[in-house]
Amino acid sequence: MATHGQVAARLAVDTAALAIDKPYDYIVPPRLAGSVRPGARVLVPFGRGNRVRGAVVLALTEPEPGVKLKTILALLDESPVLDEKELKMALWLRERCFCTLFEAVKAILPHGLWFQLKETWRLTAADRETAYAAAGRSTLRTKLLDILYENGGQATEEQLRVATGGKDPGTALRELENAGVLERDTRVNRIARDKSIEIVTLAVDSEDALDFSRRRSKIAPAQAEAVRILAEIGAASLKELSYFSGASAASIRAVGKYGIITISEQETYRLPRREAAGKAPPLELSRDQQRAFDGLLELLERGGAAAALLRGVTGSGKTAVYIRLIQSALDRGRTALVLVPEIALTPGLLYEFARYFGDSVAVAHSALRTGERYDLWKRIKYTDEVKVVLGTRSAVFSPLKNLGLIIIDEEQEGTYKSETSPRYHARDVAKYRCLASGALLVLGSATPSIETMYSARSGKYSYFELPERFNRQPLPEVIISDMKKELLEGSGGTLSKPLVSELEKNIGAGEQSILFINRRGSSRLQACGECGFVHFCPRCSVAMTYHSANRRLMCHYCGHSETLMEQCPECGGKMKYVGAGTQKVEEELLSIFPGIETIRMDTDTVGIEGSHDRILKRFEKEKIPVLIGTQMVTKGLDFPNVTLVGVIAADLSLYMDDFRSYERTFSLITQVVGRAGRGGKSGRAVIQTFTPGNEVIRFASSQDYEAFYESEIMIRKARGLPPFSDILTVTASGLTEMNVIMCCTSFRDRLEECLRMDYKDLPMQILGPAPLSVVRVNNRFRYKVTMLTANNKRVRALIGALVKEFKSNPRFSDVALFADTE
DNA sequence: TTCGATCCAGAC
DNA sequence: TCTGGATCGAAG
Repeated sequence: MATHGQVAARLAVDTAALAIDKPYDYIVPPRLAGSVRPGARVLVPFGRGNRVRGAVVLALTEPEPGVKLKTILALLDESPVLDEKELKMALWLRERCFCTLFEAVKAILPHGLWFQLKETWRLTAADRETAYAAAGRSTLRTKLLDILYENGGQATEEQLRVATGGKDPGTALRELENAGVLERDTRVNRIARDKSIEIVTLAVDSEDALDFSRRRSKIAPAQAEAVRILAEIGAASLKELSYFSGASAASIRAVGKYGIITISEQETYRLPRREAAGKAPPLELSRDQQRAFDGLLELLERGGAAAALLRGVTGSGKTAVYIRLIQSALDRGRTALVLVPEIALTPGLLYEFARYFGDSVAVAHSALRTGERYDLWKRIKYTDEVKVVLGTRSAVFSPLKNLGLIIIDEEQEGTYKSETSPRYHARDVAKYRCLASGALLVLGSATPSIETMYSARSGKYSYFELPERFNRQPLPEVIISDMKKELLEGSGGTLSKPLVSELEKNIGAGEQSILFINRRGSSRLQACGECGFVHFCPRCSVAMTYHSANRRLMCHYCGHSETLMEQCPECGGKMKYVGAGTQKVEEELLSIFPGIETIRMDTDTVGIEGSHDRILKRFEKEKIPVLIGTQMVTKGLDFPNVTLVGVIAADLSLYMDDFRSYERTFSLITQVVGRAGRGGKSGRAVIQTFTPGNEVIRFASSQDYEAFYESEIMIRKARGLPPFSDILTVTASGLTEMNVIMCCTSFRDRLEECLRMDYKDLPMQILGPAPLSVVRVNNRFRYKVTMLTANNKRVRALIGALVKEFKSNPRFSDVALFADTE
């Protein structure tokens, strides 16, 4: 098909499979020549069935002589949606994250920009006889024709699939298509539409308009009023004009026929609601803040990419340094990106940013609606309004031009790592973008990840510290409560004696307390009081947990729910509730302090009561004595009246099969202890633990990051863990446990073979196959092989190639496989 | 992953 | 002889 002089385009096609992911070349039809440019999206026929698929133009090329190419069907974007830098970033993401090119492109662009492709089948046969003759004796083909005739001649493939009882109608439909009785249409629907408003403007001068409005014979009083308002202000949106004049939109439009007004469409952006924030006073920095700021400013001014760690204990005033630094970047005509672990948990930061940056700051997080997110993307890309973006993980892809600064707050948080493909870490993407734009990367944290601190110590990152609490407040007094002793002394409850007595003091003094449960959700199980039977999720290898909200047993992993059990299905004994969820703690609290008011914050209540925000506002305003919550209560809260913090089960997250569990536990406890005593009053913290001698808990309670780091880095070094190696994993999942294990074992064997042959020089320690901590989810068994190695191009190429090889191996066709970095 | 080509067993 | 399921290999 290709002849000399034609233009071809190299495309990333929306192919589902990793195994066939590579750039594909297509002919650019003459009518699209010139408008098909790199970064623009197109529709192409793909595969044997020529299914219509979306694709992104990577580059223009010349078609190779003698190679048959298909032709691009349509152009989706007038101007490219990805610039050269972003295209490069997509290629980088694919190489780093073992994902397809198209997945990488999708991560960079907002969901609302995409198109939904819907395939519909339409009858084209002259009459029923011809159609049914083409169906022959096939029951499936006949059935499909029946459905199409019943449905008025057309149906979507999905409708047909449902109607034929789940049997794949694909082949039969294509046979009918070839017989000439059916046709396939692909409809392309935008997921988010461009929003526009109607603007009414005066078409004559205001004197004439006023004259006209006085001649009431022609128009109604409300219409006259609308014209009068317009004569005064010149232009208004149709909606507002209608509101202020009392004339309906239709009647205002009707005035158009007299030629005194014109109505035009103007593109507008959906903006999320935002509370008004007053102007902020100029920032005064403390001596420590100033020192950190000066150092960071120097890095910023120097241009070229640099990375710095800003360590500041809770309450040391990192935010002020951030704001001054952003101001400096803006002063130099550059833009800034600020990432936070979760927007809902940082309302204070949002407010401060609004005060200092007004409308030039935009907030990007997962709670934005598709349309809002899409409009925000357009505002950032196509206007100069937005100079600062504050957002969560995916905001790292915001298309800010002239990026000068990226700040990642609480950089050690796990939420920066994506758990779906592309499995990127926002920190790595930020590093990449800073390198590409010559921007400064600032990692901020009270408890930096061990890797980051190591980089700072070894001089790879610059290092700045904010050593003390801003107002020179003393750290909270910490009481470590030995739960083993409690148990021996016969009090088997979840609240220890020291905690209860501290709570009593606080309640008596009218001060507030926070109880923190180091566990996700409200884990309370039903177990048999006699034989100990525990009810497990039928699809996952975890116990069902009790939820008071709907009085059902639910699975946290797959969402399966069941009614409560009265009797044990094994022995008929009476079922009891066990476990230390937020609900249990609340009940116990109420039995000790009858009538006391409490408020719970966990996945359960946040869903019902609205947002974190509302719960926290209630807690603060109504001075509710005790807040009980999970992870959500640990961050960003700053309540002057909270003087007591209780950690119910400090060791729960400590003994997990994850090398970062010490780091996480330390960070969590350090943060939660820091919640106490942030006003003028001094605070106390009670930490309940079964292992009071544990170093991590001791370091956390004395807020001694240095000591924790020293001890942890020794462990990491001895075990060859990051930062002394990089960890790659290959995870397999499938319905038959045996196959999943076999796939992993065989992967390991194959990898070892490669290491003996062509990759002799690669340092690599292979661990596993090992089950994930929850081995079965939604009936799928999950195992992984872990590799301690150096995460470089060559290693990634090897692992990527092996994953592809195994994906296309028919022996493991029922096993899903993916590679990831930790 | 998806689709069409090809082959084969069994129904008609 | 036709249909439907299984298997294989390629996708521009």
